[in-house]
Formats: sequence, C-alpha cells, structure tokens
Amino acid sequence: MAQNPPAPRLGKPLKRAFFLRSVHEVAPDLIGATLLVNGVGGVIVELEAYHHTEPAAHSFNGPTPRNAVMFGPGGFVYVYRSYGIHWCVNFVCEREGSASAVLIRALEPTHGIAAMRRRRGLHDERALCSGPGKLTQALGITHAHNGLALDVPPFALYARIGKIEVATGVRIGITKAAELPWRYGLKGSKFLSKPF
DNA sequence: CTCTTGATCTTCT
DNA sequence: GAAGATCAAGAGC
Repeated sequence: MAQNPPAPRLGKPLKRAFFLRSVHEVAPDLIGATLLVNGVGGVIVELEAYHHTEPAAHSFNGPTPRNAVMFGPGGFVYVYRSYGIHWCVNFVCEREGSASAVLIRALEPTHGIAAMRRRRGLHDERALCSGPGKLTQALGITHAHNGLALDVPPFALYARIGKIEVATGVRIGITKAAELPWRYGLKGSKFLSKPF
C-alpha cells in the first residue's frame, strides 16, 4: 500500500457565529475550509445554497419534522434522507427563522482516508467524497447527527488557508428554481461531483 | 463515453 | 400515488 501524503495544516477553528450572516456570504467562504467528523474528512470543494424564499429549498413550505433544524439559528447541522437511501448534510446559516442552509456536495479527502475507503468500499480517492451522498457515507454522517452544532465534537471545521478562486453555477439535480446560480466550488478541483 | 434503472424514505397531493 | 437537493451497476454505442 502506498503511503498517503501528510494531511495539510489546518486553519483556525470556525465558530458558530461564522454562519450568522447571509448564506451567500457564508457559501464562498466555506470553499477551501476543512470539515472533519471524528477526525475524518477533508477540504470542502463544492456546495449549494438554499433559502426558504425559493421553491427548491426544503424549508419553502414551512417547518416539518424533517426540516425543523433549518428553522433554527446558523451553525448547526441539518441531515436528511435523499431518495430513500442516502444521507445528505447541510450547514444551517443566518439567524433563527431564516431557514437557509448550504448543502455540502463534495470534499477533497485529506484526513482519515483509510477509514473513508473502508466505509465506501472503494480505493479511488476521487470517488470517495465527490457527491452529497458519497461524502456522508465516507464521514459516517447519519440522521443521528441531525441538529448537532458544527463547533462541537464530533464535528470540527477549520478556515481555509490562503487564497483560492471560487466558481459558481446552477445547482444540480433540482427542477424548481433551477436557474439560480447558487452552486459554489473550488475552481479546477479534481474532486467535484461534476465540473463547472 | 451516454443512457437506463433499481434501491426504497419523507413529504406533499 | 408521485416526486425528490442520489448513486452504482449494467447495457449499448
């Protein structure tokens, strides 16, 4: 087995207050940040913004048992079941009642790659976390994590270090409000769910 | 490479 | 009963 390169240095820990502003300010600032769950994870390279004022958001029709966390304050985790089989993870943004969030869609694996390969049953690093359902499986995220805070274990989030270029485009896999350019990604990354 | 399909949970009609 | 913020496997080109 080839040795993995050393994991990159981490930036400063992001606190809950990081999320208490517009989802469109948070979204580009999260590209390049590092997400870890029990020490396993990587660099966020792709995400999408959702807001209760547009019909693609789960919160558009008001609170339900599933989306209740979205209606709380920013800085917490919203996990939902997708197509009956996958889990998808969101970070809630803005103030309580704003019901906005970013869907984490892809990571560049950097920490705990062996654990991710084991959970995914795959060796190819580029396929470990290149999609919203894939990365939750790789990090071990399930409904048990719904409602947890992002700045408290098992979660840890670290600011990016240095400059990057953020790409934007239309969101993937939706039919309502499909024209909004609310997909954000790390320009040129090899770990996206799809190229921009 | 693209296209199709099955898996089967939660919400809405 | 249908649709959905998905993925992997298999068929066909």
